[in-house]
Amino acid sequence: MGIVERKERDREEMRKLILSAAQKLFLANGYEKVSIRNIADEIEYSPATIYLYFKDKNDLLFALHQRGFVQMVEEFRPLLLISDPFERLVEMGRSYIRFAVENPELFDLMFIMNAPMDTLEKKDWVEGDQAFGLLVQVVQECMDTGVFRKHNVEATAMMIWSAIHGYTALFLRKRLGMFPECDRQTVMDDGFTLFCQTLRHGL
Amino acid sequence: MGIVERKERDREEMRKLILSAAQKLFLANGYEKVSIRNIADEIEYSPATIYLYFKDKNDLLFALHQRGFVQMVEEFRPLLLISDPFERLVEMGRSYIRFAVENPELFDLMFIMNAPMDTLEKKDWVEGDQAFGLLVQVVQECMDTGVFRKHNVEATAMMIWSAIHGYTALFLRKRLGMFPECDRQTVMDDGFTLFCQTLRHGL
DNA sequence: CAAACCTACTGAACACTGTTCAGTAAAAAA
DNA sequence: TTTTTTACTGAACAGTGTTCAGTAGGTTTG
Repeated sequence: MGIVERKERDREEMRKLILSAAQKLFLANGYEKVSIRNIADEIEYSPATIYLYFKDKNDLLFALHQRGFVQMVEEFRPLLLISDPFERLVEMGRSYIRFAVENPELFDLMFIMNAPMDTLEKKDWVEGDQAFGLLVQVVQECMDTGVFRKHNVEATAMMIWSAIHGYTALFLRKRLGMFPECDRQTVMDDGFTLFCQTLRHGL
Repeated sequence: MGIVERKERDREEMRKLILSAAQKLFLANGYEKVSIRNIADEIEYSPATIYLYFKDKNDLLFALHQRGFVQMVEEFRPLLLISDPFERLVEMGRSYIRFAVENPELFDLMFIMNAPMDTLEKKDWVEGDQAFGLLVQVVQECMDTGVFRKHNVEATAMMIWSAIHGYTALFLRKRLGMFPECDRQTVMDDGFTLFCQTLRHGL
């Protein structure tokens, strides 16, 4: 009796169809300018149909948010091969910033927007945990190999994440108006380099 | 002929009335849940009236955003009396975080939300420039007195701002789910302390 | 003082939004 | 073949930001 299995497959495919259409529209026009009706039009179904596959708009956004993490982990995977832990840490930071610049809408959804986190609320944030785990691990190695002094690992990881995230958050939300437009990305890169130096020798 | 002056005063007062009502509602319910109609109801005028005083909703949000900066500068003023530049820098950072935690909605509007920056676009961001200027100044003093090595001042100031901003941005947008709720603020404070140490001696 | 003008304001509308639900046609099970 | 289940939709609801013709009342002019 393969019917229920086929139905399940169909259902999963419909979810993917919706998500792909949504992603396409979101990345093209920004999250604020895409409505459920737009997505429905794109896949040539009624708006109500989308609600058979997603609880509400936030649920849909959360699914895209998860996709974003899959993509990000994919891009980070090669970095895990770098043997020197500090060098690996630096490259992870650089990739974080690059990911934000190259996929601004997706990054926004993953780390800045409120919407996807509202669906979570109580439950815990598996993707976040995993990604943060990667960072904690590399920081731990830096301490083990004597690159960093021994501190609370999680607090240290948190400090590094925040420092790097700060650039991206200010950049994406247009708070770098004090720098000429053309310089903004350079400012971020230079700032990051300076931060890496500071980690090793202080300011 | 004081009539035109009185009209001007009336007009200014109406703007204040609208802004105060808006601020009250926004701080109570969050920006996403307050509509122009809600604000109009609060001041017992028609919604259309608000458009005689503000171009659109973003314009109104931008006015509140400016108010936020006035309030923030007010809270920062006493810190400028601290003579030791590094100590002053540390206290400024601590105040930034405190301001974010104590006025989450306002801080969000000032440093995270898209809406108020959309009205700016071309023009430059005076409030941001000023606030950043304060930071640049204290960093410069830290370099002059030999607390920091000499680097590009603006890049250094930017690095420090980003590092501190990162905590607030992740905290306010609920990306600290990997820590138990009760610890989140401690994590921020400990992280900040660690960052200050790192600035002086490296990690 | 009366007539003209101007200004502040409003009701109603427009084109949207997310979301729900009764109803329908087709597929699956009996 | 009949019954049941499933997938889908049109239409509606209650809300949003925004615009605009129309009006009442204060201000200026003849």
